[in-house]
Amino acid sequence: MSKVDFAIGEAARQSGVKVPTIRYYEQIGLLPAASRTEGNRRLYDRRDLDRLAFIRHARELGFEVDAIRTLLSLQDDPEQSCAAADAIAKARLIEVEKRIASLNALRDELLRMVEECACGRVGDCRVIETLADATHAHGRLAEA
Amino acid sequence: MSKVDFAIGEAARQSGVKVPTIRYYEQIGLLPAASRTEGNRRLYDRRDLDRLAFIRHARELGFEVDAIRTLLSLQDDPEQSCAAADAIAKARLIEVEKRIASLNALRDELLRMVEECACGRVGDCRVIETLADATHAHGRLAEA
DNA sequence: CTACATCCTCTAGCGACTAGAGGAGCAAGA
DNA sequence: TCTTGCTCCTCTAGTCGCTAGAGGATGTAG
Repeated sequence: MSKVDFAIGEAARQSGVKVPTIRYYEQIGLLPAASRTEGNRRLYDRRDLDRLAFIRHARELGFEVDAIRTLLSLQDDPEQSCAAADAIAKARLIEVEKRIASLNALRDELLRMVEECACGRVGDCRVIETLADATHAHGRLAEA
Repeated sequence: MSKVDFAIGEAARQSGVKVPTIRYYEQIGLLPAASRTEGNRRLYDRRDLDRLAFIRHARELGFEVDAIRTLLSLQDDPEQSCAAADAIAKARLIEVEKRIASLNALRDELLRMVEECACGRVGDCRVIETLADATHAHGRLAEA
């Protein structure tokens, strides 16, 4: 029972997290179960909004829910060493850099495809031809 | 009934697409239903392998299954204009470029976070602090 | 004949939501 | 007071592109 409380819709507006997503976060335990009104509606206070904003920002940076769970528990205990937080962020950074590298390779190949496409018959199409060309190492698939 | 036929495991080895994935592709209609032996085992010929390689390559480039469906149907009709294929590839290129741009922004923010982290107490941690900082526009979430 | 590999179908699970059904609560105007 | 219309509730199922596993049939080598 805090001084200022918000309904879920207002919390969504202020945090930038959608209503069903907030409920989902509660369900998976990323948010503590909200207090309720007599009419069973969820109530959120400033602290909840901060937590939601934290989650949203972390998700924007691509942290997985499990990582966010850890980061949140670290945040709740400011005397702890932040080595764990640092490790999580560094791991994410490495992931992102790998991803960028592989997307750059992708971009180059796509660029070659569309540049060489004279846009005539499919039979002469470089796009189709490139895709059909099997002279590629068996690498793993691009995720997105 | 083609001259040379392969079992699904062999097809998987040659195409670089895993066995359950091949069955999955058949199920969703990306591959035509394979012919069968008397004992109900799937049989694949050269053409099927080519198709599988095509799909694999397209997936590596991040094309969605629906786009691949279109690309395959274009490939099957070489007299058609390849404008559609070109459009699909160009759309994908634009997606990839957007993705790279947003990942670069991500990388910069992550880099700043980990560089400024003195790795002391969580209370002073830049990683946690940056995440908690709500001075961010409400953009949409990063997908990976 | 017996291992053992490979194959079959079917169902369920992954992550992080999103969509929709079906119903209840609540504030404001007529 | 009633009614309109918005917000809220729970619950289930769907998204995408697979992947994992159960439980059983078939094929092959020794």
